[in-house]
Amino acid sequence: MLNRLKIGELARMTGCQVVTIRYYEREGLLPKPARSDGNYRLYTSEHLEQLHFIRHCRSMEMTLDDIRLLLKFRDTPEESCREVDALLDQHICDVADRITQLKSLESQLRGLRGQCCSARAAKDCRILLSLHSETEGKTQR
Amino acid sequence: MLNRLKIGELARMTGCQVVTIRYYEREGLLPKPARSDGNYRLYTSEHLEQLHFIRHCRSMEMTLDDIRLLLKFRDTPEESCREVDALLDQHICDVADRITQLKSLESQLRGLRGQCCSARAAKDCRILLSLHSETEGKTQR
DNA sequence: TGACACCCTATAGTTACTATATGGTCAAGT
DNA sequence: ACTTGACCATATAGTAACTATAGGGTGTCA
Repeated sequence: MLNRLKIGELARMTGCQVVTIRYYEREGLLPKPARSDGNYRLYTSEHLEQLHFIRHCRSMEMTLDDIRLLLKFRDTPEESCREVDALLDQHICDVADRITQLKSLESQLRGLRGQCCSARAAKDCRILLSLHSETEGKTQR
Repeated sequence: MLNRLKIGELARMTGCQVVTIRYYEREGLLPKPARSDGNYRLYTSEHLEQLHFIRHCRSMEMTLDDIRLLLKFRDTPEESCREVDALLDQHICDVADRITQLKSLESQLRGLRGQCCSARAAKDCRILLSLHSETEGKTQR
C-alpha cells in the first residue's frame, strides 16, 4: 500500500537520503505530508512521484530553483511549455560552456605539468616557478 | 615604490577584489601585512607576488587547500617536487573526469529537449512527462 | 569644513546538502 | 514490564570560496 510511506521507505524507493527529503520539504519542493500519531511523516504516491521528478532533475544537475520553476509550470496546465524549453535550452548552454571552459583548463594544466622533469628540489620546481609568473590576458572572476 | 601598497592598489594590480584579499588573509593564504598609522594594510612586493601565485592557481580552479599545500612545498626548498606533480596530476584527473561527466549530461539533456515539439499545453509537455518517469540505473551518491 | 574615495571590522548570505546533538516512537525479544 | 535496536523527530552548525550588508574611521582636496 503506497499511501502511508514512512520517510525511510520513501528514501529507499528513490535513492535519496532521509535528511535530504526533509530538506526538500523545508525548501518547499515537497508538500508537507500528513503525520502519524507518533508525529512520523506519512507520504503518498504523489509524494513519491514528485520526489522522483526532483531527483531526476537533480541527476541532470538542474538547480533547486530550476526545479521549483518546473514544478510551477506543471501546476499551471494551461500555460504553454515554451518556458520549459527555454529553461532546458539555457541549462544545455551552461553545460556546453562549462565543457569548453574545462577543456581549455585541462590543456593549460597539462602544459604546466609538462614543465616538470622528475623530482628536483622544490626551490627549482618549474611548476612552482611558472605559477609565480603573472597570468596574461586574464580578467577578474 | 612597491613596498607600501594599499589594499586597493594591490587589488587593481592583481584583478582581485579587496574583500577577497582580506579573505585570503583570514584564511592564512596571505601573511598579515604591516599597518599604517591609520590602521590601513601596507603590502610589499612579496605580497604582490604571492597573490599573483594564488590567483594564477585559482584561475586553474585549484582549491584553496591545494594552494595552501603548494605554498608549503614552496617554503620547504629541500623537499622534492614530486608532491607538486602529484597534486597537479590529481587535479588534471578531476578535470578530465568532470568533462566526461558533463559530456554525457549534455547528450542526455539534448535528448530530453528533443522530445518537445513546439508550444503545447504544459500538461502535455513531453519534457515534464519524461522527467516524472523513474531514472533507470542511477544509484545514490 | 565638508565632500568624497578609500579603508576598517563584524556578521550574514549564497548552494545543496551533510553532520552533530539530543531526544521521542515502535516492534520484537526476555 | 523492560530493554534493545531500528527508525523517527527537531534544531543548529558546517562545507567552499567568496559576496553583501551594516556601521563606522582615514586622508586629501577645495
